[in-house]
Amino acid sequence: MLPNIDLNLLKLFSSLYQTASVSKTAQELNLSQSACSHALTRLRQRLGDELFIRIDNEMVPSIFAQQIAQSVIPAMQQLSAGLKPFEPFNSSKTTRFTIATTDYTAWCLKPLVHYFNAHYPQINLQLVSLEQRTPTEALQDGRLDFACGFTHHQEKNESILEHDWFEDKYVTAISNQHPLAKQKALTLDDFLSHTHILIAPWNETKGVVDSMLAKTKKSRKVAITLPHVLIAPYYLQHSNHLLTLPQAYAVQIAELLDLVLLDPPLNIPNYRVKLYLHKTRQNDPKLTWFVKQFNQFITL
DNA sequence: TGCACGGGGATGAATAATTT
DNA sequence: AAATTATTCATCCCCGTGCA
Repeated sequence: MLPNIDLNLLKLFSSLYQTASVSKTAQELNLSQSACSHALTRLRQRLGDELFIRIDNEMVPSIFAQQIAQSVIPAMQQLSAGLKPFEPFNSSKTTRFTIATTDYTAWCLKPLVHYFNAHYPQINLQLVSLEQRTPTEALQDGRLDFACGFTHHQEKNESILEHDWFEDKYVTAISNQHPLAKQKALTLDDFLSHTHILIAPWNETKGVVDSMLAKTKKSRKVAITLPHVLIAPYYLQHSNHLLTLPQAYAVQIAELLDLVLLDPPLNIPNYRVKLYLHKTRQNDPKLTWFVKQFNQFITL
């Protein structure tokens, strides 16, 4: 157990041992000579030894001071070496960033990944599967650097920091062979009288559409539940199901699969795609560098 | 959460003692 | 005579503690 000693006194000891002068030590530590002498007095009291004896105008260490110097001085050096601030992130060094994504957010990230590849060839982006909505532990211990997910409401997680990327609305897609395909707009009755495909990335039994319907005590019939956004539209071909999905992807896939896109006949909050990181790592130069590039990218 | 309190450290001035 | 260390005194500030 350490004796109750002020670390500043050990700094003084270390300096005095090397300079053998109270005045020089005072200069080194930015203290007045008086304060330095006071401090030496306190250290003498704490350690019960004279420590330094003035001989021929020089502060000569006592035998006890010589003994403790062997541990104290290397320890102080180790401390000051260990207390160095963060080294800034070097983007020309080979570095891997691990980002957890859903299939859909991985699709969204495509331009960002290309941006990084073009500007920072040494950076390796590893996208891995987002196993839970907010993988707090993995973000904290470094298995993940970021998670890219989407949500409809403000997060309440205390330990997670989030960066907004973009916001987008939902559309309802149907096959162009569907009986409703000729209509300009969907009514709520249309919506409720047909079967649906639910996208549940985390094996939920309800989606945002179901919770919005529940607010007016209504429900829809879910015929198929799928874990991924990207494959879901393929299930609309040759079927009479409805699929409510992110507009950004829907408009791209609609032409390829001959789909018709309509506005859902109820209020569905927009989803927001966000980048998540753990608060304990928010000052990690690696992560702050990435966030800076990320912010530059999204303002393009 | 805000507050007063006290301990302890730092400061500057003044001074004594010692060395060079 | 100049430089250096040690000491005393008054004062300021910070921080931990206990209390409301």
